[in-house]
Amino acid sequence: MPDPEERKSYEPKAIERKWYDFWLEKGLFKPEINPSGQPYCIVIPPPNVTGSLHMGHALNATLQDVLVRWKRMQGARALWLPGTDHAGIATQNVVERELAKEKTDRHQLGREEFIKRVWKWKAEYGGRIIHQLKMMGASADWSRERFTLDEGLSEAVRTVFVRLYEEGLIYRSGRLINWCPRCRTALSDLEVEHEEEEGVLTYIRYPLAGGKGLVTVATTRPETMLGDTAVAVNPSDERYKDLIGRKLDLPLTCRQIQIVADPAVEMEFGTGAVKVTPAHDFNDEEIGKRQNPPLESISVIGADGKMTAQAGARYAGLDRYECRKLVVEDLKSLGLLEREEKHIHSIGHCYRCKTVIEPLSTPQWYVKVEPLAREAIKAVRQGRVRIIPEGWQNSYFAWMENIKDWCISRQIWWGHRIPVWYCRECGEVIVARETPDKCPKCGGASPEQDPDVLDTWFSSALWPFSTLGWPAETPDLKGFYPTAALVTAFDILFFWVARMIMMGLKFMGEVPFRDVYIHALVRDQEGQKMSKSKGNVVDPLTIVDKYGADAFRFTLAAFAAQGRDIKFSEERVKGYRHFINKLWNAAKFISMNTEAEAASSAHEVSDLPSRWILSRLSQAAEEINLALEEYRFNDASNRLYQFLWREFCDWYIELAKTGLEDAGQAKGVRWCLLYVLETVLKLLHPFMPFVTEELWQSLSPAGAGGGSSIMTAAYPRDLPRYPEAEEQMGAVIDAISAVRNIRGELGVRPGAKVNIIVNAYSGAAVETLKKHLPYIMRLAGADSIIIGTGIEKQKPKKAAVNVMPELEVYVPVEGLLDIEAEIERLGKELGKTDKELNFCLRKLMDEEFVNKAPEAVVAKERAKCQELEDKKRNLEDSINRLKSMEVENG
RNA sequence: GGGCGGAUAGCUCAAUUGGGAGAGCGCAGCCCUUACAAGGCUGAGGUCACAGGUUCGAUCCCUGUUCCGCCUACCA
Repeated sequence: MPDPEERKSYEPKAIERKWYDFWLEKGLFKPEINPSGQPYCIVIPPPNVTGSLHMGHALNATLQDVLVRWKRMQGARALWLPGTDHAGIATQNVVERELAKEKTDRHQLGREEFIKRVWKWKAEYGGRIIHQLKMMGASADWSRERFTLDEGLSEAVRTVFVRLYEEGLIYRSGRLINWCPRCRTALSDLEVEHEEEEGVLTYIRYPLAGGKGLVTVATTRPETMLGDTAVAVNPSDERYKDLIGRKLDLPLTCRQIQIVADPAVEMEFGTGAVKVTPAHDFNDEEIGKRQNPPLESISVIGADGKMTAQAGARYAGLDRYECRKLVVEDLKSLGLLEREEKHIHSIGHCYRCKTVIEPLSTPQWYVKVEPLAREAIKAVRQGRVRIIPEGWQNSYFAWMENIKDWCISRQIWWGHRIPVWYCRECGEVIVARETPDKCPKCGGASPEQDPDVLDTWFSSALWPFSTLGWPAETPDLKGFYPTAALVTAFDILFFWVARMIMMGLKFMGEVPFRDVYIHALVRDQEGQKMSKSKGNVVDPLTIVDKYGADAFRFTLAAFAAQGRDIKFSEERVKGYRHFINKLWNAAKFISMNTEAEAASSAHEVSDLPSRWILSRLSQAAEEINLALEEYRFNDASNRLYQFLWREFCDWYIELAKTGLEDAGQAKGVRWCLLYVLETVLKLLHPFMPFVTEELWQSLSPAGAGGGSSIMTAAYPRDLPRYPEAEEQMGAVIDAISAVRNIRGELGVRPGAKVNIIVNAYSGAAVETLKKHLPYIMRLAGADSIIIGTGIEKQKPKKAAVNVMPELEVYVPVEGLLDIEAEIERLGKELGKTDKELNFCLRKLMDEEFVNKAPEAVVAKERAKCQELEDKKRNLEDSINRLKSMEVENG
């Protein structure tokens, strides 16, 4: 056990690893250590296997760990269930990039080999983020770690798919979907990121067939004209009314298209006539469907983003953007390009690779979400799931109420293979949990499995119950579902949280978690989102390395105010490292001054400072618990900071130095020092697990550690209060502060002793102060002190004065006092007091205020007025005295 | 286009239900007072974005304006 006395400052590196291993070895992260406690479970938002820890993970993990450590100490059967997500597209991209370096690709490798290769990659690098979470001190139960492609979870996925299919909630359709030409896969609406960009609106002339005249249409995508099958106008548009039904010669092709009417066409936009390309635009697809007969759909862009044969020989094979240029040039040379103008519009991009999305028509699987969403909305409305902070509820409802069907099939290889087979003989669609060996309809041999895999979010939607063992009815499932809280950032509220609620309700008949705590996004100092491309990423592990995990965690918690993003600043971490160092040194002082047995048992303390600090501790503990209950992590950490540094170190330890010299009190003070330290360590532990364990263990073997861990100590709550001690200490602190203030203002050297005269306004205060003279003398730096009430006559002439609500303090500073300066200082003080007093008086003279304001407020105002009047009189008094002396001297 | 959030000390941010605003860092002054200079004591610094309204009273509630974020939507 390292002895803190030997080290001047806290060195995190030396101990973090040691204690983490200790906890693991003792199995303290397992819920079984509190077998009879209330269940408390948090499932981790599974980070991508491809990922490495970023600030968002660090914040997310810290908050979860704070909660779970806190609950565990409260005796809960606490389980933080960790795991990772297979992240279909992202992981496949990573491995494909590797293959590219080897001058090969997945098609050359073949599906089976490729999958093997990804598993190999996963085995090698997939554990990185987990390792990094451990560096952060995460107390997750690693024995229960899950991966979304585990056998059990895969079974859950298949079970869900089959059941939804059987209920008609999963279906296949060939309508337009968002297609990423680079990833070569379909994407759900959510996976498309819309961004405003400046583009060009191109006006193109379409000549009327067999006659004069033309219709001009405007488009941002000229290349799609090759697939136009109509031009649409608003039926009530007078300009075009007569043209409806007429044919147009579609330029650059030998096709003719019809002018049709559709109410969705805005008359004000462009020319009021819109080209219709049902195969490449969601709106146009709708327009096409509304026509009778429906419009033909001609695909001119393929899955690779290149023009197809249908685009015509001249354009086939060209990239869509090259084709755009060529089409415009060709139109220009035909005199059919009317004009081009700048146009700002939003363009969809693939959320994984940022490639511009192409609407394409391919057969895909969909979940019919509306019936599921209805239940999920209800659950939140009824408060069965609480979203915190509440503001996010609106977004949740808005999204859920307009939800569209969810495209779940992806044309990649890494993921859950869709459990659907097609009979090669009769074309029968077979949806089953297990691979069928023959067609149940015609008996045809070895049906062919659908080549696609499921959206990664499909499996993560099941995470809260699939990780607990579902569909098997395991003890964990029974014991921990529904989980207590979900901690996540808002950016996956729809992707993940909403879908978990839907699936949880559907398959467990119960919400997956009671609380959803939405935390902030971590940004850089300028408020920019951190991203690799911007190069403004701060690596959490670098911070841990520099300042230690505890300081980092505490910083994140202190930053985690609800409803606001975090602008990360390393300066702040530095500040909290100082805080830890303060704790370290306080502990050092205490262990130097206490004995092993001091904290062994409960103790009655009689000295005022001790009773005071115990009472303050009680209050702090209460507030911290309350803050944690309400997910106010920043309030909890600030309170801890305030208590430990300002109250315990600045006041109590300084007072205790006097107490320790008093033979009668020393024992109680020693006990109190240790007890408060121990308690504050416990309060701090969820936030800074390592240093608190280290100190706990090294304190006194009999008192604290004793071989066990602070992790299993009871979290402090319901400690005794001593209101009278708090009040009495108020007077002592006021007296000391008053003297210090004078010393500071007058620049009295800290080493120089002064004489003090305290005029207290009440007998009780006099008594308290007299009883605690040694404390006042020490902390105020006095070598003599006179205390009394109404000691007018003893008021020294040549003295600085400080007037407090319940007492006034005189410090004769012979030789040190610049009378002129002191008069000025007091004058300034008087001015301030006067101003306040006037404000206060005016208020009280206002009849309406006195009549209408609550009595308590008026009374408070009266008392304040009284106080200010006293203060004013005293200040005037002092000034006059100094002035008269000036005359004497002069 | 719709919706949400933010504007408070030089900087980063707080402020349980309307009663003259707090912290950390930074800054200034004095100190190596043996737990801690990663420290101690003291201090300066704010028309709470702008304009109205409700109220005895508004940083807080209402309306509008400006400036920033974000989410969402099929105006080609």
